[in-house]
Amino acid sequence: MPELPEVETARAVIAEAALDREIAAVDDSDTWVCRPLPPGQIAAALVGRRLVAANRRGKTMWCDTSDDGPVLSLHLGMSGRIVVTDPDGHPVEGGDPVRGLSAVSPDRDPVWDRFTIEFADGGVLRLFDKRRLGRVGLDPDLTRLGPDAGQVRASDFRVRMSRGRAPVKARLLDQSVIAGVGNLLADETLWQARLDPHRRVDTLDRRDLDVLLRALRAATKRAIRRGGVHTGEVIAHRKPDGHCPRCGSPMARATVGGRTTWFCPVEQV
DNA sequence: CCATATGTTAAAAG
DNA sequence: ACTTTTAACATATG
Repeated sequence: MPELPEVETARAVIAEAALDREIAAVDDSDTWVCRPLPPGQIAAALVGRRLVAANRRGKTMWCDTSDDGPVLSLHLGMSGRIVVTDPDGHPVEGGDPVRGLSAVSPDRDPVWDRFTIEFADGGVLRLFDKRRLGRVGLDPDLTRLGPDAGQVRASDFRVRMSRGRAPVKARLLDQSVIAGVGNLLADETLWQARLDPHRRVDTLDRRDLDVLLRALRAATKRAIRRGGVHTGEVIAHRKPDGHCPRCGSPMARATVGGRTTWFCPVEQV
């Protein structure tokens, strides 16, 4: 489920529940998720230290470590979640208040744990990721990430968004332009802004770009507050026979930016 | 078996 | 050379 809002929730969970706890052991044996580092390298870097801060830009998280240790980077990929447990093994859930993982969820099956930190107090932090597209590493390179979608300034947004002639949705999804927007948040934002996902960025005027940024900020804040991008107004209508929740027109499906795209062909122009 | 999936990125195409 | 699109990645699910 991870787009910017879900990642922010995961970051907040780490910040509130995983900091300043001594790390006793680390399982970094999944060489796909932890590539290209060899097994044991992340463990060697973390054991004996503590996480001291949890940061995020777009969908990338990183944690500073004590004693001038290296930075731990975490990316949830397409299906990753962060679970932190207290010393009694009880999960400290942030995240989706409606559909959050529960202690008895089948999603708890450890076969899908791709990376685990065991704290000296008995609790753990783990990356749970069925699809295995998440990534864990050390000292991440953030230079190829644009400014966070929730913090980018209007003037910067306009310049970055309007360069070139890609479809506006493809540009929203480009993490080097704006970091954090995924497929669902892009559809929600464009629907709120009443912009056709196909619109080439060079056809957007300043008014369009300001409307788009307002929609992006609102959709992002709302998704964080309500527990995820799937709580967006139009998301439930992204399906065959779905209808625009504003005007009732049948939703249209297309591929834009390489991703399945749903939009209202009447209102989004 | 086929299609689809909330992400990233190397390779190909333009 | 730079920008944009496609394909592939690993895995689960309908």
